[in-house]
Amino acid sequence: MARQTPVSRRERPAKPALTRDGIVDAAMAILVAEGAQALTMRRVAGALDTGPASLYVYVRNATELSALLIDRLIASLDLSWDGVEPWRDRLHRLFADYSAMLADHSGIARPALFVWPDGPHYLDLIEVLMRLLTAAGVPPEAAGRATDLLLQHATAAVAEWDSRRERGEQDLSDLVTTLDSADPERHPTVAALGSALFVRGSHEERSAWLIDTLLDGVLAPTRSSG
Amino acid sequence: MARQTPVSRRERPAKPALTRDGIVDAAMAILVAEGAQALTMRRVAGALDTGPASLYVYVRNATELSALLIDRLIASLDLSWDGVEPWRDRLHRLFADYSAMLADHSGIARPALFVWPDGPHYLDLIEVLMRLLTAAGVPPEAAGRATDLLLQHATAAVAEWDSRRERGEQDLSDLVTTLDSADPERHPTVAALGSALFVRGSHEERSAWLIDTLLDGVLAPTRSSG
DNA sequence: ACCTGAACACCGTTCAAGT
DNA sequence: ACCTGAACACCGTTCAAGT
Repeated sequence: MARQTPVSRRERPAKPALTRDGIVDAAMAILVAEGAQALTMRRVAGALDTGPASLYVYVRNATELSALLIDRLIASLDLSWDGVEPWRDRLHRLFADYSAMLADHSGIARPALFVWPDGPHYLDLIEVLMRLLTAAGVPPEAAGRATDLLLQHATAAVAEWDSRRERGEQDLSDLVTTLDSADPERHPTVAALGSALFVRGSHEERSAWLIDTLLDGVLAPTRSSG
Repeated sequence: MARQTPVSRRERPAKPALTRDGIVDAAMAILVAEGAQALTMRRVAGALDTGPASLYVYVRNATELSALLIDRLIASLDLSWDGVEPWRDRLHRLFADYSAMLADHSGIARPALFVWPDGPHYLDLIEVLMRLLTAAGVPPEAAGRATDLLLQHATAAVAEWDSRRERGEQDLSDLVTTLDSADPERHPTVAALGSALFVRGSHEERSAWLIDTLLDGVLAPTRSSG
Protein backbone atom coordinates (compact mmCIF):
# COMPACT_ATOMS: atom_id res chain seq x y z
CA MET A 1 0.00 0.00 0.00
CA ALA A 2 2.87 2.37 0.79
CA ARG A 3 4.00 4.43 -2.15
CA GLN A 4 7.50 3.45 -3.17
CA THR A 5 10.07 6.08 -3.91
CA PRO A 6 12.32 5.26 -6.83
CA VAL A 7 15.69 4.11 -5.49
CA SER A 8 17.56 5.86 -8.24
CA ARG A 9 16.85 9.28 -6.66
CA ARG A 10 19.65 10.09 -4.34
CA GLU A 11 20.61 13.69 -4.90
CA ARG A 12 18.34 15.15 -2.22
CA PRO A 13 16.97 13.54 0.95
CA ALA A 14 13.32 12.94 0.03
CA LYS A 15 12.06 16.28 -1.19
CA PRO A 16 8.40 16.12 -0.13
CA ALA A 17 5.61 16.51 -2.69
CA LEU A 18 4.01 19.94 -2.84
CA THR A 19 0.65 20.32 -1.15
CA ARG A 20 -1.44 23.28 -0.11
CA ASP A 21 -0.82 22.47 3.55
CA GLY A 22 2.87 21.98 2.96
CA ILE A 23 3.06 25.44 1.42
CA VAL A 24 1.25 26.97 4.38
CA ASP A 25 3.60 25.12 6.74
CA ALA A 26 6.64 26.48 4.97
CA ALA A 27 5.17 29.98 4.93
CA MET A 28 4.40 29.76 8.64
CA ALA A 29 7.98 28.73 9.39
CA ILE A 30 9.27 31.79 7.54
CA LEU A 31 6.76 34.05 9.28
CA VAL A 32 7.79 32.81 12.71
CA ALA A 33 11.50 32.97 11.98
CA GLU A 34 11.75 36.20 9.98
CA GLY A 35 8.44 38.01 10.02
CA ALA A 36 6.00 38.89 7.27
CA GLN A 37 8.38 41.09 5.31
CA ALA A 38 10.30 37.93 4.38
CA LEU A 39 7.10 36.21 3.35
CA THR A 40 7.34 36.33 -0.43
CA MET A 41 6.33 33.75 -2.99
CA ARG A 42 9.97 33.37 -3.94
CA ARG A 43 11.14 32.79 -0.39
CA VAL A 44 8.41 30.26 0.32
CA ALA A 45 9.16 28.46 -2.92
CA GLY A 46 12.84 28.48 -2.07
CA ALA A 47 12.15 26.86 1.29
CA LEU A 48 10.37 24.08 -0.60
CA ASP A 49 13.21 23.64 -3.08
CA THR A 50 11.28 24.84 -6.07
CA GLY A 51 10.54 27.96 -8.08
CA PRO A 52 7.76 30.44 -7.36
CA ALA A 53 5.69 29.27 -10.32
CA SER A 54 5.02 25.97 -8.60
CA LEU A 55 3.10 27.62 -5.78
CA TYR A 56 0.46 28.88 -8.18
CA VAL A 57 -0.74 25.34 -8.72
CA TYR A 58 -1.99 25.32 -5.11
CA VAL A 59 -2.52 28.94 -4.17
CA ARG A 60 -4.30 31.60 -6.23
CA ASN A 61 -1.91 34.40 -5.33
CA ALA A 62 0.15 35.92 -2.54
CA THR A 63 -2.93 37.44 -0.93
CA GLU A 64 -4.60 34.06 -0.59
CA LEU A 65 -1.51 32.67 1.06
CA SER A 66 -1.67 35.47 3.64
CA ALA A 67 -5.31 34.68 4.29
CA LEU A 68 -4.54 31.01 4.87
CA LEU A 69 -1.77 31.95 7.25
CA ILE A 70 -3.94 34.32 9.24
CA ASP A 71 -6.67 31.74 9.58
CA ARG A 72 -4.11 29.29 10.91
CA LEU A 73 -2.86 31.84 13.41
CA ILE A 74 -6.40 32.39 14.65
CA ALA A 75 -6.63 28.64 15.15
CA SER A 76 -3.97 28.98 17.84
CA LEU A 77 -6.21 31.22 19.96
CA ASP A 78 -8.39 29.98 22.76
CA LEU A 79 -11.87 30.83 21.49
CA SER A 80 -13.90 29.04 24.12
CA TRP A 81 -16.33 30.62 26.54
CA ASP A 82 -17.61 28.74 29.53
CA GLY A 83 -20.51 31.13 30.08
CA VAL A 84 -19.32 31.60 33.65
CA GLU A 85 -16.59 34.16 33.14
CA PRO A 86 -18.28 37.56 32.81
CA TRP A 87 -18.68 38.50 29.15
CA ARG A 88 -16.88 41.79 29.63
CA ASP A 89 -13.83 40.04 31.07
CA ARG A 90 -13.93 37.43 28.34
CA LEU A 91 -14.07 40.12 25.65
CA HIS A 92 -11.07 41.87 27.11
CA ARG A 93 -9.11 38.66 27.37
CA LEU A 94 -9.99 37.62 23.84
CA PHE A 95 -8.85 40.89 22.29
CA ALA A 96 -5.72 40.91 24.38
CA ASP A 97 -4.94 37.41 23.06
CA TYR A 98 -5.75 38.39 19.50
CA SER A 99 -3.56 41.49 19.64
CA ALA A 100 -0.69 39.62 21.24
CA MET A 101 -0.89 36.92 18.58
CA LEU A 102 -0.65 39.49 15.80
CA ALA A 103 2.12 41.39 17.56
CA ASP A 104 4.09 38.16 17.98
CA HIS A 105 4.23 37.69 14.23
CA SER A 106 5.79 40.88 12.99
CA GLY A 107 4.13 42.35 9.95
CA ILE A 108 1.21 39.97 9.62
CA ALA A 109 -1.29 42.52 10.94
CA ARG A 110 -1.01 44.59 7.78
CA PRO A 111 -2.27 41.96 5.34
CA ALA A 112 -4.84 40.93 7.96
CA LEU A 113 -6.35 44.40 7.57
CA PHE A 114 -7.10 43.95 3.90
CA VAL A 115 -7.76 40.27 3.59
CA TRP A 116 -10.82 38.33 4.62
CA PRO A 117 -9.13 35.35 6.34
CA ASP A 118 -11.40 32.97 4.53
CA GLY A 119 -11.23 29.92 6.73
CA PRO A 120 -13.07 28.08 9.47
CA HIS A 121 -11.18 29.60 12.37
CA TYR A 122 -11.98 33.19 11.52
CA LEU A 123 -15.63 32.19 11.58
CA ASP A 124 -15.05 30.66 15.02
CA LEU A 125 -13.70 34.00 16.17
CA ILE A 126 -16.69 35.92 14.86
CA GLU A 127 -19.01 33.36 16.40
CA VAL A 128 -17.63 33.75 19.91
CA LEU A 129 -17.61 37.54 19.63
CA MET A 130 -21.23 37.57 18.55
CA ARG A 131 -22.12 35.22 21.40
CA LEU A 132 -20.43 37.44 23.95
CA LEU A 133 -22.03 40.62 22.65
CA THR A 134 -25.42 38.96 22.50
CA ALA A 135 -24.97 37.81 26.08
CA ALA A 136 -24.18 41.41 26.95
CA GLY A 137 -27.59 42.40 25.63
CA VAL A 138 -26.37 44.01 22.42
CA PRO A 139 -28.94 43.66 19.64
CA PRO A 140 -27.88 41.70 16.53
CA GLU A 141 -27.24 44.57 14.16
CA ALA A 142 -25.16 46.51 16.65
CA ALA A 143 -23.31 43.33 17.59
CA GLY A 144 -22.35 42.83 13.96
CA ARG A 145 -21.08 46.38 13.65
CA ALA A 146 -19.23 46.16 16.95
CA THR A 147 -17.59 42.85 16.03
CA ASP A 148 -16.42 44.28 12.73
CA LEU A 149 -15.18 47.44 14.35
CA LEU A 150 -13.36 45.86 17.27
CA LEU A 151 -11.52 43.43 15.00
CA GLN A 152 -10.61 46.20 12.60
CA HIS A 153 -9.34 48.39 15.39
CA ALA A 154 -7.28 45.68 17.08
CA THR A 155 -5.71 44.74 13.76
CA ALA A 156 -5.04 48.31 12.68
CA ALA A 157 -3.51 49.16 16.04
CA VAL A 158 -0.97 46.34 15.77
CA ALA A 159 -0.28 47.13 12.11
CA GLU A 160 0.42 50.75 12.96
CA TRP A 161 2.63 49.76 15.83
CA ASP A 162 4.47 47.28 13.59
CA SER A 163 5.22 49.82 10.92
CA ARG A 164 6.33 52.35 13.50
CA ARG A 165 8.67 49.74 14.90
CA GLU A 166 10.20 48.98 11.53
CA ARG A 167 10.81 52.67 10.90
CA GLY A 168 12.52 52.97 14.26
CA GLU A 169 12.15 55.21 17.27
CA GLN A 170 12.95 58.29 15.26
CA ASP A 171 9.43 58.19 13.90
CA LEU A 172 7.86 58.49 17.32
CA SER A 173 10.08 61.36 18.36
CA ASP A 174 9.15 63.20 15.14
CA LEU A 175 5.54 62.90 16.18
CA VAL A 176 6.21 64.17 19.68
CA THR A 177 8.16 67.10 18.29
CA THR A 178 5.35 68.02 15.89
CA LEU A 179 2.72 67.87 18.60
CA ASP A 180 4.77 69.75 21.16
CA SER A 181 5.67 72.49 18.72
CA ALA A 182 2.08 73.11 17.66
CA ASP A 183 1.49 76.81 17.12
CA PRO A 184 -0.73 77.97 20.03
CA GLU A 185 -2.32 80.49 17.68
CA ARG A 186 -3.32 78.06 14.97
CA HIS A 187 -3.71 74.93 17.09
CA PRO A 188 -4.68 76.07 20.59
CA THR A 189 -6.36 72.84 21.66
CA VAL A 190 -3.55 70.61 20.47
CA ALA A 191 -0.93 72.96 21.90
CA ALA A 192 -2.67 73.02 25.27
CA LEU A 193 -2.78 69.24 25.51
CA GLY A 194 0.56 68.56 23.89
CA SER A 195 1.86 65.19 22.94
CA ALA A 196 0.70 63.57 26.15
CA LEU A 197 -2.63 62.62 24.64
CA PHE A 198 -1.50 60.64 21.65
CA VAL A 199 1.56 58.93 22.88
CA ARG A 200 0.24 57.67 26.17
CA GLY A 201 -1.16 54.19 26.34
CA SER A 202 -0.19 50.92 24.74
CA HIS A 203 -2.38 49.52 22.04
CA GLU A 204 -3.71 46.96 24.51
CA GLU A 205 -4.89 49.79 26.70
CA ARG A 206 -6.50 51.59 23.81
CA SER A 207 -8.24 48.39 22.76
CA ALA A 208 -9.58 47.91 26.26
CA TRP A 209 -10.83 51.48 26.33
CA LEU A 210 -12.61 50.99 23.01
CA ILE A 211 -14.30 47.80 24.16
CA ASP A 212 -15.69 49.49 27.25
CA THR A 213 -16.64 52.72 25.55
CA LEU A 214 -18.33 50.95 22.67
CA LEU A 215 -20.25 48.72 25.04
CA ASP A 216 -21.32 51.71 27.10
CA GLY A 217 -22.42 53.46 23.93
CA VAL A 218 -24.36 50.52 22.57
CA LEU A 219 -26.00 49.79 25.90
CA ALA A 220 -26.66 53.41 26.87
CA PRO A 221 -30.34 53.76 27.76
CA THR A 222 -30.33 57.33 26.50
CA ARG A 223 -29.19 56.19 23.10
CA SER A 224 -30.76 58.29 20.37
CA SER A 225 -31.21 56.30 17.18
CA GLY A 226 -29.09 57.90 14.56
CA MET B 1 17.99 89.68 -11.22
CA ALA B 2 16.20 87.01 -13.22
CA ARG B 3 18.17 83.84 -13.74
CA GLN B 4 19.01 83.43 -17.39
CA THR B 5 18.56 80.10 -19.10
CA PRO B 6 21.29 79.24 -21.57
CA VAL B 7 20.01 79.81 -25.11
CA SER B 8 21.84 76.81 -26.43
CA ARG B 9 19.35 74.42 -24.78
CA ARG B 10 16.67 73.63 -27.28
CA GLU B 11 15.97 69.90 -27.03
CA ARG B 12 13.14 70.17 -24.46
CA PRO B 13 10.76 73.03 -23.72
CA ALA B 14 12.06 74.39 -20.42
CA LYS B 15 12.40 71.40 -18.16
CA PRO B 16 11.66 72.96 -14.75
CA ALA B 17 14.16 72.70 -11.91
CA LEU B 18 13.39 70.03 -9.33
CA THR B 19 11.91 71.21 -6.06
CA ARG B 20 10.16 69.47 -3.20
CA ASP B 21 6.87 71.12 -4.14
CA GLY B 22 7.34 70.27 -7.79
CA ILE B 23 7.77 66.63 -6.87
CA VAL B 24 4.61 66.68 -4.77
CA ASP B 25 2.76 68.37 -7.65
CA ALA B 26 3.84 65.69 -10.08
CA ALA B 27 2.93 62.95 -7.60
CA MET B 28 -0.49 64.52 -7.04
CA ALA B 29 -1.13 64.60 -10.78
CA ILE B 30 -0.36 60.89 -11.02
CA LEU B 31 -2.53 60.12 -8.00
CA VAL B 32 -5.49 61.98 -9.47
CA ALA B 33 -5.08 60.49 -12.92
CA GLU B 34 -4.16 56.89 -12.13
CA GLY B 35 -4.53 56.25 -8.41
CA ALA B 36 -2.02 55.37 -5.76
CA GLN B 37 -0.96 52.08 -7.29
CA ALA B 38 0.76 54.08 -10.03
CA LEU B 39 2.45 56.27 -7.48
CA THR B 40 6.00 54.94 -7.55
CA MET B 41 9.27 56.80 -7.31
CA ARG B 42 10.07 55.76 -10.86
CA ARG B 43 6.78 57.02 -12.28
CA VAL B 44 7.03 60.34 -10.45
CA ALA B 45 10.62 60.77 -11.62
CA GLY B 46 9.54 59.89 -15.15
CA ALA B 47 6.89 62.59 -15.08
CA LEU B 48 9.63 65.05 -14.17
CA ASP B 49 11.94 63.85 -16.93
CA THR B 50 14.55 62.42 -14.63
CA GLY B 51 15.58 59.22 -12.92
CA PRO B 52 14.34 58.02 -9.55
CA ALA B 53 17.64 58.79 -7.84
CA SER B 54 17.03 62.52 -8.26
CA LEU B 55 13.98 62.46 -6.02
CA TYR B 56 16.07 61.37 -3.04
CA VAL B 57 17.71 64.77 -2.98
CA TYR B 58 14.36 66.27 -1.88
CA VAL B 59 12.42 63.43 -0.31
CA ARG B 60 13.69 60.94 2.24
CA ASN B 61 11.85 57.96 0.80
CA ALA B 62 8.59 56.82 -0.78
CA THR B 63 6.81 56.85 2.55
CA GLU B 64 7.61 60.50 3.11
CA LEU B 65 6.25 61.35 -0.32
CA SER B 66 2.98 59.65 0.62
CA ALA B 67 2.82 61.64 3.82
CA LEU B 68 3.32 64.91 1.95
CA LEU B 69 0.57 63.96 -0.46
CA ILE B 70 -1.88 63.07 2.27
CA ASP B 71 -1.24 66.32 4.07
CA ARG B 72 -1.94 68.17 0.85
CA LEU B 73 -5.18 66.26 0.36
CA ILE B 74 -6.29 67.19 3.86
CA ALA B 75 -5.63 70.80 2.93
CA SER B 76 -8.46 70.52 0.43
CA LEU B 77 -11.00 69.79 3.18
CA ASP B 78 -13.17 72.43 4.81
CA LEU B 79 -11.97 72.30 8.42
CA SER B 80 -13.81 75.33 9.72
CA TRP B 81 -16.43 75.36 12.45
CA ASP B 82 -18.62 78.36 13.00
CA GLY B 83 -19.65 77.22 16.48
CA VAL B 84 -23.28 77.54 15.39
CA GLU B 85 -23.73 74.24 13.59
CA PRO B 86 -24.31 71.57 16.25
CA TRP B 87 -21.08 69.75 17.03
CA ARG B 88 -22.64 66.38 16.28
CA ASP B 89 -23.69 67.47 12.82
CA ARG B 90 -20.31 69.04 12.19
CA LEU B 91 -18.53 65.83 13.22
CA HIS B 92 -20.66 63.79 10.85
CA ARG B 93 -20.08 66.18 7.99
CA LEU B 94 -16.34 66.32 8.62
CA PHE B 95 -15.91 62.56 8.56
CA ALA B 96 -18.13 62.24 5.52
CA ASP B 97 -15.88 64.77 3.76
CA TYR B 98 -12.72 63.05 4.93
CA SER B 99 -13.93 59.62 3.79
CA ALA B 100 -15.10 60.96 0.44
CA MET B 101 -11.75 62.65 -0.12
CA LEU B 102 -9.87 59.41 0.52
CA ALA B 103 -12.30 57.40 -1.59
CA ASP B 104 -11.87 59.86 -4.47
CA HIS B 105 -8.17 59.09 -4.63
CA SER B 106 -8.04 55.38 -5.11
CA GLY B 107 -5.48 53.61 -3.00
CA ILE B 108 -4.25 56.54 -0.92
CA ALA B 109 -6.12 55.38 2.19
CA ARG B 110 -3.73 52.47 2.63
CA PRO B 111 -0.55 54.49 3.12
CA ALA B 112 -2.58 56.96 5.17
CA LEU B 113 -3.12 54.17 7.68
CA PHE B 114 0.56 53.68 8.36
CA VAL B 115 1.99 57.11 7.88
CA TRP B 116 1.79 60.10 10.17
CA PRO B 117 0.95 62.80 7.61
CA ASP B 118 3.53 65.09 9.09
CA GLY B 119 2.31 68.47 7.94
CA PRO B 120 0.37 71.51 9.07
CA HIS B 121 -2.97 70.45 7.64
CA TYR B 122 -3.16 67.18 9.50
CA LEU B 123 -2.67 69.18 12.68
CA ASP B 124 -5.54 71.43 11.57
CA LEU B 125 -7.73 68.37 11.26
CA ILE B 126 -6.83 67.12 14.72
CA GLU B 127 -7.39 70.59 16.12
CA VAL B 128 -10.94 70.91 14.83
CA LEU B 129 -11.79 67.38 15.97
CA MET B 130 -10.54 68.11 19.46
CA ARG B 131 -12.49 71.37 19.51
CA LEU B 132 -15.70 69.63 18.50
CA LEU B 133 -15.30 66.83 21.02
CA THR B 134 -14.43 69.30 23.75
CA ALA B 135 -17.53 71.30 22.88
CA ALA B 136 -19.48 68.06 23.20
CA GLY B 137 -18.29 67.79 26.78
CA VAL B 138 -15.80 65.01 26.20
CA PRO B 139 -12.86 65.23 28.63
CA PRO B 140 -9.39 65.74 27.09
CA GLU B 141 -8.03 62.23 27.42
CA ALA B 142 -11.13 60.62 25.98
CA ALA B 143 -11.20 63.22 23.21
CA GLY B 144 -7.66 62.29 22.26
CA ARG B 145 -8.50 58.61 22.12
CA ALA B 146 -11.71 59.26 20.21
CA THR B 147 -9.94 61.48 17.67
CA ASP B 148 -7.32 58.84 17.09
CA LEU B 149 -9.89 56.10 16.81
CA LEU B 150 -12.32 57.88 14.52
CA LEU B 151 -9.56 58.84 12.10
CA GLN B 152 -8.15 55.33 12.15
CA HIS B 153 -11.56 53.82 11.52
CA ALA B 154 -12.50 56.17 8.69
CA THR B 155 -9.16 55.55 7.00
CA ALA B 156 -9.24 51.79 7.49
CA ALA B 157 -12.80 51.59 6.18
CA VAL B 158 -11.86 53.30 2.93
CA ALA B 159 -8.67 51.26 2.60
CA GLU B 160 -10.60 48.04 3.02
CA TRP B 161 -13.20 49.16 0.53
CA ASP B 162 -10.45 50.16 -1.91
CA SER B 163 -8.72 46.82 -1.78
CA ARG B 164 -12.00 45.00 -2.13
CA ARG B 165 -12.74 47.09 -5.19
CA GLU B 166 -9.41 46.29 -6.79
CA ARG B 167 -9.96 42.58 -6.25
CA GLY B 168 -13.39 42.81 -7.85
CA GLU B 169 -16.90 41.81 -6.88
CA GLN B 170 -15.94 38.17 -6.67
CA ASP B 171 -14.36 38.88 -3.32
CA LEU B 172 -17.61 40.12 -1.82
CA SER B 173 -19.59 37.17 -3.09
CA ASP B 174 -17.02 34.82 -1.56
CA LEU B 175 -17.65 36.49 1.76
CA VAL B 176 -21.43 36.20 1.43
CA THR B 177 -21.10 32.55 0.49
CA THR B 178 -18.89 31.83 3.49
CA LEU B 179 -21.24 33.56 5.90
CA ASP B 180 -24.39 32.04 4.45
CA SER B 181 -22.96 28.56 4.48
CA ALA B 182 -21.87 28.75 8.12
CA ASP B 183 -22.43 25.38 9.82
CA PRO B 184 -25.38 25.88 12.22
CA GLU B 185 -23.78 23.37 14.55
CA ARG B 186 -20.42 25.03 14.82
CA HIS B 187 -21.48 28.64 14.20
CA PRO B 188 -25.08 28.97 15.37
CA THR B 189 -25.02 32.72 15.96
CA VAL B 190 -23.42 33.52 12.64
CA ALA B 191 -25.66 31.06 10.82
CA ALA B 192 -28.77 32.55 12.41
CA LEU B 193 -27.86 36.07 11.36
CA GLY B 194 -26.33 35.19 8.02
CA SER B 195 -24.52 37.55 5.76
CA ALA B 196 -27.02 40.35 6.29
CA LEU B 197 -25.06 41.74 9.22
CA PHE B 198 -21.71 42.28 7.63
CA VAL B 199 -22.59 43.31 4.17
CA ARG B 200 -25.26 45.85 4.95
CA GLY B 201 -24.26 49.44 5.21
CA SER B 202 -21.83 51.63 3.34
CA HIS B 203 -18.68 52.74 5.07
CA GLU B 204 -20.19 56.20 5.48
CA GLU B 205 -23.05 54.65 7.40
CA ARG B 206 -20.70 52.63 9.57
CA SER B 207 -18.63 55.73 10.28
CA ALA B 208 -21.74 57.61 11.29
CA TRP B 209 -22.78 54.79 13.59
CA LEU B 210 -19.37 54.76 15.22
CA ILE B 211 -19.39 58.49 15.83
CA ASP B 212 -22.74 58.33 17.58
CA THR B 213 -22.02 55.18 19.52
CA LEU B 214 -18.64 56.39 20.67
CA LEU B 215 -20.08 59.71 21.76
CA ASP B 216 -22.87 57.95 23.63
CA GLY B 217 -20.31 55.72 25.28
CA VAL B 218 -18.01 58.54 26.30
CA LEU B 219 -20.85 60.71 27.53
CA ALA B 220 -22.80 57.93 29.25
CA PRO B 221 -23.47 58.99 32.85
CA THR B 222 -23.28 55.36 34.00
CA ARG B 223 -19.78 55.07 32.61
CA SER B 224 -17.62 52.90 34.81
CA SER B 225 -14.00 53.99 34.64
CA GLY B 226 -12.42 51.10 32.85
C1' DA C 1 27.18 71.40 -4.78
C1' DC C 2 23.87 69.37 -7.18
C1' DC C 3 22.30 65.82 -9.94
C1' DT C 4 21.88 61.16 -12.11
C1' DG C 5 23.12 56.58 -14.98
C1' DA C 6 23.58 52.40 -13.83
C1' DA C 7 23.47 48.88 -10.81
C1' DC C 8 21.94 46.12 -6.68
C1' DA C 9 18.82 43.32 -4.79
C1' DC C 10 14.75 42.25 -5.01
C1' DC C 11 9.24 41.63 -6.26
C1' DG C 12 4.40 38.85 -8.26
C1' DT C 13 2.79 36.47 -12.03
C1' DT C 14 2.61 34.08 -16.56
C1' DC C 15 3.50 30.73 -19.95
C1' DA C 16 5.81 27.78 -23.03
C1' DA C 17 8.11 23.83 -22.55
C1' DG C 18 9.36 19.83 -20.22
C1' DT C 19 8.45 15.09 -17.70
C1' DA D 1 -1.63 15.99 -15.73
C1' DC D 2 1.48 18.07 -13.10
C1' DC D 3 5.28 20.90 -12.58
C1' DT D 4 8.78 24.55 -13.49
C1' DG D 5 12.81 27.46 -15.96
C1' DA D 6 12.95 31.45 -17.71
C1' DA D 7 11.12 35.56 -18.79
C1' DC D 8 8.13 39.77 -18.30
C1' DA D 9 7.36 43.83 -16.25
C1' DC D 10 8.15 45.96 -12.70
C1' DC D 11 9.86 47.77 -7.60
C1' DG D 12 12.88 51.14 -3.77
C1' DT D 13 17.27 52.62 -2.83
C1' DT D 14 22.31 53.46 -3.24
C1' DC D 15 26.49 55.20 -4.96
C1' DA D 16 30.18 56.26 -7.98
C1' DA D 17 30.74 59.31 -11.39
C1' DG D 18 29.69 63.27 -13.88
C1' DT D 19 28.74 68.59 -14.55
